Amino acid sequence: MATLYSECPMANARDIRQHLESLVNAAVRDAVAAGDLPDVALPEAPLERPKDAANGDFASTLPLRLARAAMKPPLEIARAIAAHVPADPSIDPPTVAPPGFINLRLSAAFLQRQIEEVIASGASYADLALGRGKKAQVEFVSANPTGPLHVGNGRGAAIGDALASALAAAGYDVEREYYVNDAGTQTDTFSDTLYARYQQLFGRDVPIPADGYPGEYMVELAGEIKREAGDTYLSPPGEAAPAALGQLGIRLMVDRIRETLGAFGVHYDQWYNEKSLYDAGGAFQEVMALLRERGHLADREGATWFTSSELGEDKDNVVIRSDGRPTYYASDIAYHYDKFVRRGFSLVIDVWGADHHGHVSRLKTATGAIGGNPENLQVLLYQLVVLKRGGEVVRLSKRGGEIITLDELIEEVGKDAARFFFLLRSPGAQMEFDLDLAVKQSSENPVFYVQYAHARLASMLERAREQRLSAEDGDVSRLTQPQELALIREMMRLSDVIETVATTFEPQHLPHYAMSLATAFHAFNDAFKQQSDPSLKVITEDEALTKARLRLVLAAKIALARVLGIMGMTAPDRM
RNA sequence: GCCCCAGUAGCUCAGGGGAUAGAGCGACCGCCUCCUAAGCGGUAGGCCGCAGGUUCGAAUCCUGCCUGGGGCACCA
Repeated sequence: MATLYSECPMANARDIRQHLESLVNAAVRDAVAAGDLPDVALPEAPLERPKDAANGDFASTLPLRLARAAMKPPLEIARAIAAHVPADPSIDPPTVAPPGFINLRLSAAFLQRQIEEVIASGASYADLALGRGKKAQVEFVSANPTGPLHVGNGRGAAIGDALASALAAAGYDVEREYYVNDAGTQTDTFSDTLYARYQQLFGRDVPIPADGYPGEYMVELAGEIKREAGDTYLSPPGEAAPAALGQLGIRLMVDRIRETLGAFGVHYDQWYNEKSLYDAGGAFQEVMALLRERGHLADREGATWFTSSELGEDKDNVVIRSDGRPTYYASDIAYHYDKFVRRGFSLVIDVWGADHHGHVSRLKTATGAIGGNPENLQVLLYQLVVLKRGGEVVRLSKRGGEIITLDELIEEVGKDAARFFFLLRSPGAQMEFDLDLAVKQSSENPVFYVQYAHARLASMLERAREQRLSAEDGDVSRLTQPQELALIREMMRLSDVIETVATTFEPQHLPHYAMSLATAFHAFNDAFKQQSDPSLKVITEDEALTKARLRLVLAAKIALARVLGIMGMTAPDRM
């Protein structure tokens, strides 16, 4: 089979664009040399992917950009360049279209060869070397362990985990991290609330703190501790809560969060405790000394300030309160010092809820001040989720009345559907999560559409196995139907999608791509099964054609499974 | 007051200088003697928030305004 394609050396989806650009550039040089085109400076004109497949696979807008300088109508320039594009096995002869596009269409031979590329790559299909093994860290969710995760945290989990997977596919050495806020004021409030609930179980009439956590889960947590440890944590009436109780409560909450995320399919490499920043030899002391040394700290009004206004911020910010306790901001500076300087990540992504927006700029400024490169810190903000139930909008709040936990969501709609929906929207857009709709779990749910395509691909291969048909020696040059070639084109886009996600940090391209890949498959499948001509079925009487199609089916399954995997979804063989 | 995000089909949202602006859902019309119809084909539905500007070309970039959300703590 190798000889069949030996005339097609650039047969690789990854660098076809570059190859085609070089063809166009060569054509321009030849056109100039032949006197068909004036010798003017060339503007940047990367090849585009036409929206409409009728316009080919790639298009150059060079003639449009060249028109003014060359003082010629763009269409004329397009013809001149197109005429000089050298013959190449990867493309059909170029065409031109008004007002001045040069359209390039990949050849059937090139497309067919992609099937072999996909199968040869297998599970690593569409992997890129963009990251070149550089260390990247994605920190996400990192919700305070003062309550169960809610639906909004689920959005952060889906985004962060998919982003981490996409970066790994793009060649980064990726670590997933959860930052456990176990040292701040909210932790104290949590402890006080827990102790109040705990005492209530022993008949003491104590209220929970005014700014405490009123949720029922705190009562359950106290009950759990009482069952396990009895009155071990009970101090004499009126005395403060024993520190050990708060620590135990936090530990139990973190366990619960870890379980929830596990059920969501998210697994971390590292659970990083804020507290450890303050250990002997921890990052906090070191970074404060560094800031002091560099003249970024000022003591006034009894507090210690980071003089960020000197570095372009609107104002200075307190890092150590007048009572001696560090602020959250101080923790975060130390934490990012640890990420960049101590651990040496060259790309750090923080996935935060949009309510942390005000914190972004000053953290970047601080990152620069402590020896990190702010450009390598990407803070990805996602808008909070607006829940809708029964047409009614429900705001998410850990302190408010109604909480929909992530556990409940997973229970009701499944982790695959939940993840898909969360990824579907760009992080910056407020999204509406219609619980009634999601709970339906009907065909309206696009996640089934994508997974069903995978199940169908699997069942075709299964059917072929039953009939002792192997895809091993299929000759893909038999595949010339438009639906077959369209499916290959769609498979080829995956590396582009991964590159886009890994460079723009916009995971919504993943589910959108998955849907169009599934659509291309369904069109392929249906085209053949609906027709009366049995030779058009995937599994036909023509054994050679059948084997060729099975090869395509195998490749399509690999591509679809890959994108599902990056999204953290399962790729079912049966539904 | 200042900063950030959003405003695109009835609904939820993609697209973010190029060719007739897309998808899903909803509506309407077709398609299973079946390799899963959880599917496919088709129709209807848009001054891309408003007004200027830049450009050969603007939903996309710039300016201003309107609307919704978020932020501007010795909270996190």
